[in-house]
Amino acid sequence: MPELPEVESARSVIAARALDRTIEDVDDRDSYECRPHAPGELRTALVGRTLTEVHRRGKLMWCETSDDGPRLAVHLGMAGRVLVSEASGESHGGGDYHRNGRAQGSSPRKPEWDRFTIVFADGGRLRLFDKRRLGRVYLDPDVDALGPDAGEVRVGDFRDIVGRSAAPVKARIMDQHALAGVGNLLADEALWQAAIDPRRPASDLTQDELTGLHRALRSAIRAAIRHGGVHTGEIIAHRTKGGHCPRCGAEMARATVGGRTTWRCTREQG
DNA sequence: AACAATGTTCAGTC
DNA sequence: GGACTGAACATTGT
Repeated sequence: MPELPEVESARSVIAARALDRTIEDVDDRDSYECRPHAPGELRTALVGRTLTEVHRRGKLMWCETSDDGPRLAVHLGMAGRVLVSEASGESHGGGDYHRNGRAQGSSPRKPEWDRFTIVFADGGRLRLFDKRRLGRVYLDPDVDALGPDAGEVRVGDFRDIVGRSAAPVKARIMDQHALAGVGNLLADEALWQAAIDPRRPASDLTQDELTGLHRALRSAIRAAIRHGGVHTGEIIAHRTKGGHCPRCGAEMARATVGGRTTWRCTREQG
């Protein structure tokens, strides 16, 4: 997915363009994307209302709805994008999380990749466009199951939360119950920026290292939001066999940490 | 054709 | 209860 920065971009598009428009119709027929709801349930819950506010915590975003309606949760999964269009057909949002925006040779946009659509009375639409189909739209999310947002957590809380666990530090910062919003690429980027071995037990880190990791993470999140996504991180292009650390030139090494492919600089990160 | 992929979740095990 | 592994989920791209 889209990680925290991509979700924040999607949230801001909704905030700017999708609020206060009357919902005329909803296509919720994709029963996997709309799990656990049956087809028609989301439609019934939403038609006639408006989205009044949009919020985000980590990678989860949700909208408040008018007339005391339910909260509409949207999770982008591995490849989801939110697109909001105007009555004119002009479209906003998106972002291609694969291929650095390069054009792919085949099928840039199949209609069936629109997994969920809200049709506004003015003719515009809000669509969840999701090639991988691991995104999700559902009602009344359990927001409190998530830890504090990784972009907003204060350094003291961050040190407490991360330093408390004996899990590898990368697994710990990616645990959405502990800290919300950090995905695989953001974790590799922040750990590389902070020069910390992702395999080290989080509880072995010094207070200074935790402070440095907190700073690196916030900086990586801000940079990614500014530049259009986590794939713009400085280390991301070097996460490949034969890759070298752009800071010291040492080889990058691949491992599995917390069940995810992990790349680190062999000199600066162990 | 096999494998990896920026996501979550759940079962089994130590 | 924690933490790890592996699988599953659905699909695309290499």
